[in-house]
Amino acid sequence: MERSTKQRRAIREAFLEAGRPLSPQEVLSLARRKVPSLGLATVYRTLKGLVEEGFLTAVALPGEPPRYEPAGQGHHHHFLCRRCGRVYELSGCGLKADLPPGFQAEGHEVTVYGRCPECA
Amino acid sequence: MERSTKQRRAIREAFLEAGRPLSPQEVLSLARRKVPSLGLATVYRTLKGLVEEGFLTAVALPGEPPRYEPAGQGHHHHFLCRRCGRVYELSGCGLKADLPPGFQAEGHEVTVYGRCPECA
DNA sequence: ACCCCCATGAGAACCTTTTTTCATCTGGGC
DNA sequence: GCCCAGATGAAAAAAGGTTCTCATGGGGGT
Repeated sequence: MERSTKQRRAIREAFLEAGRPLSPQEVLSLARRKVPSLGLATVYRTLKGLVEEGFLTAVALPGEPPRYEPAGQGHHHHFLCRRCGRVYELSGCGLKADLPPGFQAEGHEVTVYGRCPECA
Repeated sequence: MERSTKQRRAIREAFLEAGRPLSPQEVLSLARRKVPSLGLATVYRTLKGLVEEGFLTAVALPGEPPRYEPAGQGHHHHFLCRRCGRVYELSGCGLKADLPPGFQAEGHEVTVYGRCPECA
């Protein structure tokens, strides 16, 4: 993953233009607008490379395939639209964890479910 | 899923004795202590039946296979031990969601990661 | 502009989880 | 105790998602 190819550029731009976490399939659909011949294998290879070089991070959601989002955005959570399946980023964190004795917290994830503005 | 078989009883008891959400594999291991011949297919069939009859509910966690827990426990969240992979239930909910305009929340899930008392 | 090596695309292969198949077993009504 | 529909176990198959294979294409250094 070193050369600057049109595929790789299209994938990078897909994230910048979408402004929300994307699944590999979503990346494929969006990037194909610019590179119609794009293959799924290239998407996976490129996502892996972009994570390794620190441009993206993986986002795991309950019962969902992974999404990817630009790295370095600080602590935040996610919103999953139950109708269209799109994921959005929520700023901030209103969580106040209260653990039983003996448990040590190292991190947490919050997923809010509902309808996004387009599906409401 | 109507008869009371020793397999079904063993699976039900596994949940009552474990006191925490279990994955299908964990159910298999625990219930085999009482019914060593138990097969994985029976675990899946029985879990499905127990969910339908309202004894269990499925618990989805980010990047993890589903767990199952006794139903009707009210709103709560989960703790996933990063070392042993066991899931525990956390009582209460310290979340204060703050959504952007246009988003409608219907529910949420919180997963706390860390070390359980046995692995700390 | 040339050329080498990395990147790509298509499909096969893979991995993990879950479901199905089917012959055999068994709970429970009679 | 008999009997049969429902339950079981083992193995195969299915379902999703991800990675690999390999012949071809195309960056980018020279």
